[in-house]
Amino acid sequence: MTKKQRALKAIEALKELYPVAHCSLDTTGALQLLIATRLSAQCTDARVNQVTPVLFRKFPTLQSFVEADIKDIEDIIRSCGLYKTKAKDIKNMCIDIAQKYGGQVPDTMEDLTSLPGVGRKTANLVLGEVFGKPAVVADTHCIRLSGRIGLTTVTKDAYKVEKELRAILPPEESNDFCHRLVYHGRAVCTARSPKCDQCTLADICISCGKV
DNA sequence: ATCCCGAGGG
DNA sequence: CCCTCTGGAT
Repeated sequence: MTKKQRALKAIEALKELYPVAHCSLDTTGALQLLIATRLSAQCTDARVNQVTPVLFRKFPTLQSFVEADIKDIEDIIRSCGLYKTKAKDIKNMCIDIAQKYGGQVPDTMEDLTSLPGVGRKTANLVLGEVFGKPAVVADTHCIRLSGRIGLTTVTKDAYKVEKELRAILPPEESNDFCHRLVYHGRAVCTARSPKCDQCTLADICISCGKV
């Protein structure tokens, strides 16, 4: 079975298992998703969803973030971890959005990744979720599961995984598929001891029972 | 101990 | 490639 064939089978199987595919960060609009995604690094979505309502109540507009005291942002987001860099990134990305992009979150990979604290993972998520563009979100789950299932050969470099996946995934499927990999990575194909005995991908996965 | 939907710098 | 930033969950 080729990687592309394996991918198509995985797409269909996960579609059946997880009919609804969407980002579990609780946000409204591009700016909130951008900020919530930056907060989600090394942190659970549940924790981010606990923090963002407080954050967005205190800073309801782009301009309020531009004028924010970093310390106030830090105090609110501390429990998400990596709070110093995240707070600085949030303020600085808002400054750039205000000054370079007329107050609108940009809608291209190049412009998004030019923002402080916005890497390819965050940019892809926003491009897919907010702007409806084909995106491959190569996060920790996507990288781990793609490698295990046998869709990719590289395992460490996120950008290489993204490119390998883009080569075999139908563009119109990639966005939802990546979300479903996250669901599956949390529920079944966990980092430490994957539940291969109850995995819907058992018949196509090259690592079934071997991890 | 090891991992969580990362990004930037060396 | 590697490391660091960091709190919380398991």
